[in-house]
Amino acid sequence: MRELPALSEPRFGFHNTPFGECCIAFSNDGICAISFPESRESALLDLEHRFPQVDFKQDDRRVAAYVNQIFEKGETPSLHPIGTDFQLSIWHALQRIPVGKTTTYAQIAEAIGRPKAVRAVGTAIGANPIAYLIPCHRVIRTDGGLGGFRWGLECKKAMLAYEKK
DNA sequence: ATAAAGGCCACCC
DNA sequence: GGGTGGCCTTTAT
Repeated sequence: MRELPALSEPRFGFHNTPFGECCIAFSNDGICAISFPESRESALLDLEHRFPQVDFKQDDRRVAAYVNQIFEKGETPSLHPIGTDFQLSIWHALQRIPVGKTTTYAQIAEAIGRPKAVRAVGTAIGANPIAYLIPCHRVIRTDGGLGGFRWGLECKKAMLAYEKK
């Protein structure tokens, strides 16, 4: 991946959401990861893999506060995604997709000025560390197919249905 | 340094 | 519907 920036006071925790239990990891710089894992175990493995050497302390209470802020108030807390320049540019583009709308992998490739890099765009979207707030679920295939989703297609469908209307 | 693996797409059958 | 080849980045040899 690359050298990780130091995370000051790294924390993580679990809390229920409209899409099942989520795991949120954050530091003083903001949220660095949100996942909707099948199990807490797999969530932790994912964290270890993404942030080797980082010693996250558990704080479910603050995660509950985040979930309330995100799903009850509809606010977006400050985010701190970590990735390559290519990935960051794509994750940034995702945040410009309006709620309730969808776009395609090809359109994202177009939007960042790399129309040929569609395949790589798919891979980078799959690597999105902050599910839901970086709305990778709003990206579908040009042929109308749903495409993939790291945390399960059912979850992707649920998010789209939740935002629709 | 090189290979292999992807949340894709266009084009063929 | 299915299979193939090309495309580009990232990660694992």
